[in-house]
Amino acid sequence: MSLRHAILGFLAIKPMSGYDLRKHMDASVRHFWPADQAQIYRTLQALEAEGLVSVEDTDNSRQRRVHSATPAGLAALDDWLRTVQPVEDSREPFLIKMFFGDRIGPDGVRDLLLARRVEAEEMLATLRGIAASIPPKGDLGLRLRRATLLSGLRHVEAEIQWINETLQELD
Amino acid sequence: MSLRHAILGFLAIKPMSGYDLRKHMDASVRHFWPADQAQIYRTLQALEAEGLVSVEDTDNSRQRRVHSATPAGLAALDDWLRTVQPVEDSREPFLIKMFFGDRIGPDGVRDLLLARRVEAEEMLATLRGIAASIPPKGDLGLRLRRATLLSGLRHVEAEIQWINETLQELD
DNA sequence: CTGCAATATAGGACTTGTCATATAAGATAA
DNA sequence: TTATCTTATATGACAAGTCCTATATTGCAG
Repeated sequence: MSLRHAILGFLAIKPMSGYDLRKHMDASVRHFWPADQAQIYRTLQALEAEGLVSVEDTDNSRQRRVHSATPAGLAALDDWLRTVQPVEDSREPFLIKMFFGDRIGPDGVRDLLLARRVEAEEMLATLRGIAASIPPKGDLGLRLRRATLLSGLRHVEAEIQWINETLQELD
Repeated sequence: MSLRHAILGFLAIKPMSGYDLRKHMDASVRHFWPADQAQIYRTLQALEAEGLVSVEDTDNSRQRRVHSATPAGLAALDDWLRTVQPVEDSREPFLIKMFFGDRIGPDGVRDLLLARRVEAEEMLATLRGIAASIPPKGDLGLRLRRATLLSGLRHVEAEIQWINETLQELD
């Protein structure tokens, strides 16, 4: 039920088409909420049917549907934002491989860990790059957006630390 | 596609009923792969249909279906274990709330962070408890199972660190 | 002016997982 | 003995998301 609210959040900033939404989400929240194009459009339709979003058709003769959050939509967004929810449980296929790793022996496991470290380090570089481009000061919104990036960063760092720990454990 | 392999992994250790499977998974991999009962039974059916699992009906007149991994099942498991897969992308509803946190102001955001820290600290205590009960040495299998726990631990620690960082940022 | 990339929306088929509920047998405690 | 708990399996309805494909327009480069 988060995509609905992510969409409402973006539309609260400014009205947009589904296409714009996809671009914006891809550029800013993809690392903690990857959004599928088809899913965005379908959610937009549902939101419209519920009266949480209104649509202004045809932006100067182009086939383009600009969506805005209605007052009801903003209220629903803020309610959701304020609601404390239990921590969602994560699914980590990689840990399943580790759990049964004895079947492929220490060398097999080491291969998996090394490959994962490469990916984690790429992610680290990417996130650090983006983080560096955000000014450390600013208003609440900007500082919180920076914080979501930092969260990704901290977790990737933890992942690399754990990989190194586990590699040592393997010897 | 991980539940199938988790199931094969458990059946490779010893033949089990769906019921046992659920119990075992709940006790060992739940923190990185929570498994739904209905899903376990349906996956077992699919696995059986594909010949990756065989079933021995009626264990002494009880209505109980004991499943074993077939040679094909073990081969499929090991193939999967050895396959390097791209890092799965995570979904973090909480970060969406942070991203749009300016709508509920610093106090609203602080409430969310504090509530989350409570949950994270409970998780930390739980994982530490389990980790303490596992001997630090042992064979590869045991050390890897311990490592999956350590992974959870490292990430929860990182989460708490980030929460504290972000709370400071709020002032 | 033609072909190609980008803009823009949408639906079908499918997968994975969730939640609720049904069913039935054996074990145990009041 | 009756009620209840645990063991044990299964299905229906649904939600969320993925992947693929279709369609149409606009703008730009060759």
